[in-house]
Amino acid sequence: MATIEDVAKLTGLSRTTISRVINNHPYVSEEKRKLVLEAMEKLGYVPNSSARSLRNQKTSILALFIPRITNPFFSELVEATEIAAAEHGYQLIICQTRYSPEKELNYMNLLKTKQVDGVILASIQNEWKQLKPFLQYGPIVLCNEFDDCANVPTVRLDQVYGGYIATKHLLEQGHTKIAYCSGGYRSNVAKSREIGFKKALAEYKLTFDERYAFRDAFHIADGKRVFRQMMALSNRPTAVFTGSDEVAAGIISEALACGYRIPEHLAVVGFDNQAITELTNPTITTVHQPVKQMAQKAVDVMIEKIQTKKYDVQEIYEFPLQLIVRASTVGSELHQSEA
Amino acid sequence: MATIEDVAKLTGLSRTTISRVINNHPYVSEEKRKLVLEAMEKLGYVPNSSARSLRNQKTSILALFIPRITNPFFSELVEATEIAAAEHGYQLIICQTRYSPEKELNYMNLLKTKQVDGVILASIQNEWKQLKPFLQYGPIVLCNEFDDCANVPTVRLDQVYGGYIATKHLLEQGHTKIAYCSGGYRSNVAKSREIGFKKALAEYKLTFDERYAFRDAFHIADGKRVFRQMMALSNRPTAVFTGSDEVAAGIISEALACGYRIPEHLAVVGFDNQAITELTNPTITTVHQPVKQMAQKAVDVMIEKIQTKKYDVQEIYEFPLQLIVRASTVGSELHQSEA
DNA sequence: GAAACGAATGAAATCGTTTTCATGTTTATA
DNA sequence: TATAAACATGAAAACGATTTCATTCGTTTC
Repeated sequence: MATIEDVAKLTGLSRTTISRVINNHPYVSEEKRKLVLEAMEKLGYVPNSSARSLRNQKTSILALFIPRITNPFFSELVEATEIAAAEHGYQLIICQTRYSPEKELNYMNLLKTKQVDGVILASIQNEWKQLKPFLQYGPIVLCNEFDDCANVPTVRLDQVYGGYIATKHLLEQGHTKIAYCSGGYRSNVAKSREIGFKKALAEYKLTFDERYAFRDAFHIADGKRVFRQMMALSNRPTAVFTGSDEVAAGIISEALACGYRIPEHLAVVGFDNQAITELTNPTITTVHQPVKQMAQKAVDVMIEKIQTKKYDVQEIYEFPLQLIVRASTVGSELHQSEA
Repeated sequence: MATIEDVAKLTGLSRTTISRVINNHPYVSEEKRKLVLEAMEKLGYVPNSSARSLRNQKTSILALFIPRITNPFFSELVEATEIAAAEHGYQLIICQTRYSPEKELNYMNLLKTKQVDGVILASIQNEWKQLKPFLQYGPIVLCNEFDDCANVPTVRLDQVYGGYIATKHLLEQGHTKIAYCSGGYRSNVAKSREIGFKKALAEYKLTFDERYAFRDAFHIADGKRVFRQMMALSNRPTAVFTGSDEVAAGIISEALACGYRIPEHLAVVGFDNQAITELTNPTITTVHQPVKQMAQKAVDVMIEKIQTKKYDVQEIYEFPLQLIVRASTVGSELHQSEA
């Protein structure tokens, strides 16, 4: 492998001058610049990134923390983040915490060992006080997930509003017995949606019924299970709010398989506006999350923090959520367009 | 940030000894070892990975090339690859080529600049002769996608067989007018499936009808479009082979929306055995691909190549495909179990 | 009791860049 | 025309680790 020294030798110039050419610094004569470029071409020279990283104290790599990538919401987030990072000349390392606090802390060492320039947390498995000490090693940006205690930039969506509009929509259809599904107790995203859910209920003078709450629903299979659990209740709900389209699809699938009709017997609202919402029959009413914009903003903010080196500032960037009404909640009437 | 020098100063020892402790080298007295570990703890010292990479000529990072991660097949591949890499102490950089040869070549420079120790290609956008020169900079392992010209380790599935069993299944149901769907002309995966498709037809003395071929179907929306195109044909097919469950789901969804019945009016077979195959009604007959095993093997082979430094050996590791019969091809009869 | 060996440690070179500082050469300015 | 300013270049230090080679000391071995 050719090094800068080889280029220097071949051209008869110093390493300094070669470096100047590489980095487009001024004060290199046009003649020498040509010479250097030719030599680099001839030797197939390309700068070694480890050496650059060491010298520049910067790797041009970001880490993105997610629980698991096969959740389509996170796939979409990763896709958008990778594209945004690439536009800024950054590479993206994927860290799947698999909902494990230990794995999360372990991946955090990427920041401490300077293997990455910054960490974007799209999910959080530890208390913030466990994570906070890592801030001394580099920037952390929260994206999607959030924590009020965290004194770092946060790009988020108004999940309280999301839970609210979805639930209000069900209430407006005349439902009073509404079940609640979410994925995980730890996530503030889930907690916020629950607050919005309760807020909507309260406006209709209804109280939250714990027997209608299912907080361990992540996948399609969980949706199927939840449906069976709901139907086993003495006072069955007539509608259900879910934290993901996958769970909603699972519920619908199981309901149809059991001979129920959607939304007549059970109205279902999903979350995320994934592709499957248009696939199932009936199609799924859901809440659209502007994932691309969120990811793009998170990367932009991250780059800025890397440059300014001020990591411990709590800035909140919030994007709007939007209810998409489809057939799983409103029967055969005409649906609202998707905007 | 504390460096090894700081630890040396605090303990009154040399950098050499500290390094020995870090790397578990012999010839360090237990007394000094304790001393060093305490000092490292006290200073919060952790080795700088750029410095290590430079000195050791090794980054402990792998790059995984995929077209886009939101394709569930690739999500699954990334998930499994990341887990396998982590088990070996490697990080994973995601490279989405977005079907662009230029982007692919650009990402290839990660190998040349030594930012990664190896590249796993799960999709190929260039001719092998474009890629081959990068072999001098580090190992390339093919995983899922393949190329007969490529003199590198290849972990693959028998796609000819996959196309064959899926098609044969349709033929066995009595179909003679079978349409063919795939994603992309460039992929050898798609080409192989087509060979298997034709082979099955040939066994039944049928010939391939180009009017039944749709080679630009990737997403759900493409499936919907393809269905409409098929129905516009003068001599409509009664069955269709697709290269992905998403496309199959799109076809089924559109068919149902247009008032057709599956499989009575159209039998549909998908590929990948994604979660949606169990969601749609009818459920989708498909071909299961052992993605986890494939990813695991690819990482294992990669690690071995990194160690042995012999990159240009063509070794082929092949995993079996399996037909999963569901309702989209066999009506209401009892289905074969999933094994 | 000298030679040989193994254990424990450190000085300095090395990995491949970038940057600081110094120096020499032009060109512009008063 | 002296002099400041701009341009062009290079030597050497720095980034933070690991490794090679010496060196010292204690223990066997014959």
